[in-house]
Amino acid sequence: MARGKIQIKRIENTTNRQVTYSKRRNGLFKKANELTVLCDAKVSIIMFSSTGKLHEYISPSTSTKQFFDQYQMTVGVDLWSSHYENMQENLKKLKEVNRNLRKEIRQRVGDCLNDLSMDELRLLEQEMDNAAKAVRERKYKVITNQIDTQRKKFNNEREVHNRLLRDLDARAENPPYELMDNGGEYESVIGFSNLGPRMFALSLQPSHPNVHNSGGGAGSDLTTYPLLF
Amino acid sequence: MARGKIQIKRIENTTNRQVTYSKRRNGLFKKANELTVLCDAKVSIIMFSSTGKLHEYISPSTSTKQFFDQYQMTVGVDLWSSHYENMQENLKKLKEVNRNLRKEIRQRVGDCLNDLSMDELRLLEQEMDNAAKAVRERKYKVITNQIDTQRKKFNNEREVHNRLLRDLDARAENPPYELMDNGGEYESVIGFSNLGPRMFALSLQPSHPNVHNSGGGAGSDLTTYPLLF
DNA sequence: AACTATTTATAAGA
DNA sequence: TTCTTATAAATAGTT
Repeated sequence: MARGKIQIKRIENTTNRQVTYSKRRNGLFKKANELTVLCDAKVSIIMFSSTGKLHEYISPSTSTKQFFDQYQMTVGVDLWSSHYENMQENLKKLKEVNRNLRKEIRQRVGDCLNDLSMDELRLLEQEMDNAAKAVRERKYKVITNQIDTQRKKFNNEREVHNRLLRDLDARAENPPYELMDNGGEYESVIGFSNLGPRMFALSLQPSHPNVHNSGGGAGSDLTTYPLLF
Repeated sequence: MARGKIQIKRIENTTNRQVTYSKRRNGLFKKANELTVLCDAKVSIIMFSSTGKLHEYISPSTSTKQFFDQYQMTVGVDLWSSHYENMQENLKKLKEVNRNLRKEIRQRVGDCLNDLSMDELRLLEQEMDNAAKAVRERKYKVITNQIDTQRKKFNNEREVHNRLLRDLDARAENPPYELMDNGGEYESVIGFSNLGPRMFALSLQPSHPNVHNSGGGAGSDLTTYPLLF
């Protein structure tokens, strides 16, 4: 439309074609926008270039979705229906998959074995054995970890306890002046405080410091402390 | 754009507005078509006038539906979803259920045991043992059935075979006239046919008619028939 | 709907 | 891509 008239037919030169596409696209969108403003209309333009690129114009205060909806309402054709069917199909397939998964689980639990062939049974049995082994190993590992944690915890607490006892013991052997310098009526009390800690220090030594908890029946996990007096 | 410049703002005069809408709409569609041809593009224009009237341009060899589909594909947004939230919800739930089922199967195969608690592991182990037992029982039953069927089949065939032998034997003892009335040179042949059947009838008796196949090592499942001559 | 003066779009070139 | 510009095309206002 300038510098010479052109024929309205496909531009063979790729570069030219793309340049023209870009220019005219802008022109089209500008016109669309003018139309929107001047005539209070709503316009939607969607275009795909020959290379598949998408460009879109849409009047302000609208959305493509609204356009689609209004279009369908006006034309009276439900363009969604095919998608609906697609979804339905999808749903059906998923349900089928689901059914099969459930069946497999039932077989792995020992039900519904009747329609399995000999070979399938053999395979299933082997898998089951392997799985059971894996579960047992895992269980063993968990138990081991638990025991280990417990032991560490206990050892720690015993350590703290022993330190406290030692401190108390030392203090009893070097009593502060106030306690030593009191009336006879307090003698027995001092005597007790002189004996008590040592007694506890002895009585609270674990009877089997390095016992490995063998997890017997109803027994406690804790090392026992027999009373020594 | 002619006979005077205009401001790009809403035309208040209704008639003018409608006239302009009509004129510019044609212009827009013409431009769209030129673009389609010149640049080998695909264009869709949908517009609603201020009175709600719909007008649409679409490049030849396309459909609005195709545009919708391609648009969504390209933009990557599912404009249908709001229409089918229920279904989508359903689909999502099914997928979730599916995921869980797969996980359960994986656990029953011995994978993914790490996020199971001790109690869960114990339960799983017990279930697995029960299941394995069920599978073994089922396998045993299938084997028993197969053996049984085989034996019945074999017994049946032996029966038929024996009957055939008896028939042949009987015929040989009462030979038809033609065979008895021939030259000496055929004597030996007749004699053989007189002896053979009986011999086979004896030699093919099973040596242990009621053997229970104990399935030892590389042994055959079939009862053996020692040659008796 | 047709006309036409004028504006706008744009093809080709830089 | 953007700018330039000669020219084609579109169109506002009128009939």
